[in-house]
Amino acid sequence: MANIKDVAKLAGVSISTVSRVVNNSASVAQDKSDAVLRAMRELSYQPNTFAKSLVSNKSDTLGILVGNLCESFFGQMMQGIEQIARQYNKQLIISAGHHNAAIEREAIQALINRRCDALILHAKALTDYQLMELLELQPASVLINRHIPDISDQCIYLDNRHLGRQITEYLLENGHREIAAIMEAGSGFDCQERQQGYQDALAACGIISDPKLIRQVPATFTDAYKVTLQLLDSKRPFTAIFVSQITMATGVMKALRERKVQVPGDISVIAVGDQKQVQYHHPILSLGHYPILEMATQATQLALSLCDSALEKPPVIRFTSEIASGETVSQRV
Amino acid sequence: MANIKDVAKLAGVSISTVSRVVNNSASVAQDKSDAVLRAMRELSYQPNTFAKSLVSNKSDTLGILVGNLCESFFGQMMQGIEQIARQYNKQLIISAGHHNAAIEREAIQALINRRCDALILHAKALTDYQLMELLELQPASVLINRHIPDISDQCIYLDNRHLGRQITEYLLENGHREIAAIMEAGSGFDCQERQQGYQDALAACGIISDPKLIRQVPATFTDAYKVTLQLLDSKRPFTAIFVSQITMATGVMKALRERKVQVPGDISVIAVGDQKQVQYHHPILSLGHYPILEMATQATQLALSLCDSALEKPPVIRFTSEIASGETVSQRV
DNA sequence: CTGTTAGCGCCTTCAT
DNA sequence: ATGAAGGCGCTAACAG
Repeated sequence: MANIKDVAKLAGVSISTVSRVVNNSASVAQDKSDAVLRAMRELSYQPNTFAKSLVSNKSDTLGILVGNLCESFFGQMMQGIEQIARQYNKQLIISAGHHNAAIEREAIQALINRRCDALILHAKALTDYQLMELLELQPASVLINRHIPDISDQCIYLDNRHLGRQITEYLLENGHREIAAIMEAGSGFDCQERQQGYQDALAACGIISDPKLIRQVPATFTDAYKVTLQLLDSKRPFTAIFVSQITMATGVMKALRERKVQVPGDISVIAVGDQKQVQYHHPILSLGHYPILEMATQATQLALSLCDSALEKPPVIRFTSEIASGETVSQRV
Repeated sequence: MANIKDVAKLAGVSISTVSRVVNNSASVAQDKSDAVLRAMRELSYQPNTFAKSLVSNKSDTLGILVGNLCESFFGQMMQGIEQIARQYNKQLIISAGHHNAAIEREAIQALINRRCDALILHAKALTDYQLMELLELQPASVLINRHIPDISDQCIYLDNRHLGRQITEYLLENGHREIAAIMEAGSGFDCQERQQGYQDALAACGIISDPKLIRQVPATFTDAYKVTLQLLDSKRPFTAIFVSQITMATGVMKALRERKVQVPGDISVIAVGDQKQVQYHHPILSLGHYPILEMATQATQLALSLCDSALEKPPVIRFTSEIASGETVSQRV
């Protein structure tokens, strides 16, 4: 691969002149500029990114951490990031944290070490403190889907408590009073907050939440399936289920189908998740829509503004979820 | 950030010695080594990857091109790559080609320019010739899901014709004789080949394929939905549908549901796709399973062996699809 | 075993 | 407007 020296020689100018026309960093005489351009083309010259980065200490690169590369949620997130990154000519270095603290830490460190211009992180396992410590090394970082009060302006997140309340209110508005909740266990604060919102809404309606109707299980299809059967077997009646995560919701649906429970005729179901993810499902799940794609584009814009002061900080959008009415919630008669 | 010089100074040795202990590239006296290690820790020294790459002309990086970052198919592919890459401590630089030739070309060029150690590419829009031309710049590249005869040993792909035949034979074995085919239009050779396989199988059974039963439409839910309705409205009877792609299959299912056609009672449905993608669907689609995840791990291993001669070239696995029997195909009585 | 030195390819003053 | 020279941080001979 030709380097700047080769170009300079072929064009009959100095290295500096080549650098100037490549980067457009200073005016160069027309004829020399032409000669350089010609030489570049001839040698199909491509500046060496390493050398460039070594000098500038930047890399035109965004470091991304997601939970994994194959879940639809993270797919949406990456797509949102890619949309913006393309506009700014940034490459994406993407790692997966697998919801494991050690892996997350290592990945973030590697990203920092590569001098990514900015970081966009979905870290679930690391503690607030650990994250903050890491971020000191690269202040141009934004956390997505997580809120750490001390670095609030680097966080793009959704109010999970509000989300929980919203979903529950929707059910209440539809006349449901006995609402079961199947929540993801051990997933940090997210679901605790959603559950909190659920209880807020019930309380506001003068309903005392019944512990028998609240179940916490790992976020898997099978666990959700089983717990739903248990719920049906318990004597406690209910007319609706609030599921905190979408994969779980499919397990719930399976259990209901097996027991010949009509949805939404007998029992209504609503879950948290991304609308695009369920558009081809049958029946189409009603959702508290989680706007992860929009959050990701927002996060990217924020990250970009953090590493390039020329860029304007995007207006802080308060993300709120919206109910995406599908086919699984009906009016209680 | 501390550099090698700082460490050397603090440890009271030369930078070469530091380099030696960092890279374990030559033996160093115990005491000096200890001193260096201590200094490194103290300064939390991280070698500058750019400088390193500038010298070595390698980057510990794999360049990936996928169609987009959010489709399940590509998610599986990325996950397979990541699994292997992690083992070899390679970071992933991931771009999306959006099935557009210009974007694909640009992305590949950027990846090459970044001196990725190897490339794993899912390029759909570029021509064979264009691809081969690009790959001359980086011979450690592998093409996934595509076969270019001239560089056959850099290609990991599935025999689509065989896949088409296999699926059709499965239907034939189940007693179906009138089999409709809804194929993705304009997607390069993939579906032409699948369709070819479909016709092979019919021919082998002495059945003349009826053009009225073969439809080519864009690979969308809606197009598949519409064409299914048309098919039902046409006078031509049939007992099974072969769908060349999974999103289309969901559209097909919707149309059948609307028309109260029992699946598989009245009509059987089978599609091409990844098994994991449909495991939570209802009913679970029968599939000609496309083992993209395994193909991706294989491709990664191949790519790695291409850029590091110390690594053994993985045995060439001929990928073949398998029928994943779901709930949408039944014996024709 | 260890230190010195010459680049890797590029950008950026600093003179001219 | 242009060229020379120093340096970004590191590795790899080469001497000792």
